[in-house]
Amino acid sequence: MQRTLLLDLIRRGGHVQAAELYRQAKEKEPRLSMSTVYRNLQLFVRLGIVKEHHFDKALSYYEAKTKREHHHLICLSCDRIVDFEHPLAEKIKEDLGRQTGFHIVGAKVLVEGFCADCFAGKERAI
Amino acid sequence: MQRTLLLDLIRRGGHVQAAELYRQAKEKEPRLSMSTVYRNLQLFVRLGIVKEHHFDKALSYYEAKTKREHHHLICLSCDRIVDFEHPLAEKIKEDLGRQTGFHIVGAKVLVEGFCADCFAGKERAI
DNA sequence: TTTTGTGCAAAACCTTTGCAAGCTA
DNA sequence: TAGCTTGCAAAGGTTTTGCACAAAA
Repeated sequence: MQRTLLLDLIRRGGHVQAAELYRQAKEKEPRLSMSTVYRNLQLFVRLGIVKEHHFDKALSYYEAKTKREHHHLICLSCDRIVDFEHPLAEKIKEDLGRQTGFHIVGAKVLVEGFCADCFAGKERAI
Repeated sequence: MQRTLLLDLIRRGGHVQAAELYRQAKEKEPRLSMSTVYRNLQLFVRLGIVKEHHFDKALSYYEAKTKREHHHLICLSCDRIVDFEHPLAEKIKEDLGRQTGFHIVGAKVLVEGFCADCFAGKERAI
């Protein structure tokens, strides 16, 4: 079944785009089609076992749901994504709920920068 | 000139999508085309006078650049967007830079929830 | 005249959907 | 048989691009 393969790959993969997931899965299941990838991604998200992110791009990234809420640090040069937890994110949510009257559901913190490798390369390039 | 009209509308508009900006601008300039909208949006972003956001969707939103860095609270029901500033966002950036070796450029905090109006409606709907 | 801005149509890109075929129970 | 799951092709929505024309410098 394609579905279990796809979920396995997401669980191994970290934060993966549909096209990359398709590429990986197609190595094992050459008859796989893109619609199967998207249909199963929709299903996983609906079931709550996979989270969809956008990381401030038009593209969608998919990540297996983890026990603990976490946020993301992305390298603007190589797109490497690092997960992190930070207690202050919770504090921001509380403060905002109080100040705005919103019923807060969640927060996504996206920190952007250059990883050490890319930053070294970047300095040389200047 | 279409360009100045577009920039004016963005400055008035808050956080606007390309399609909505097109709709608004077309009222005043009926011959306006979508390519002009996108081309000028690209230009504004390249010049740094407009910021592009995605708010965890595939769509792009455009916002005139403000003096102070701020973040966004979005209503998951009506898409209303509220700007906010929070000192802790700065703290998170500092901590992460130290812990990860990344050269941090910025952070985008997106808080999601239901505004008071929608939450009231939501409760009734249950 | 040279440069810049624009409209139109087509293309590109990512994602969704209809339908028929295949698989599983 | 009935119900999932899939592949294929087509369509959808957003954004970009080529080209020719118009406007401005």
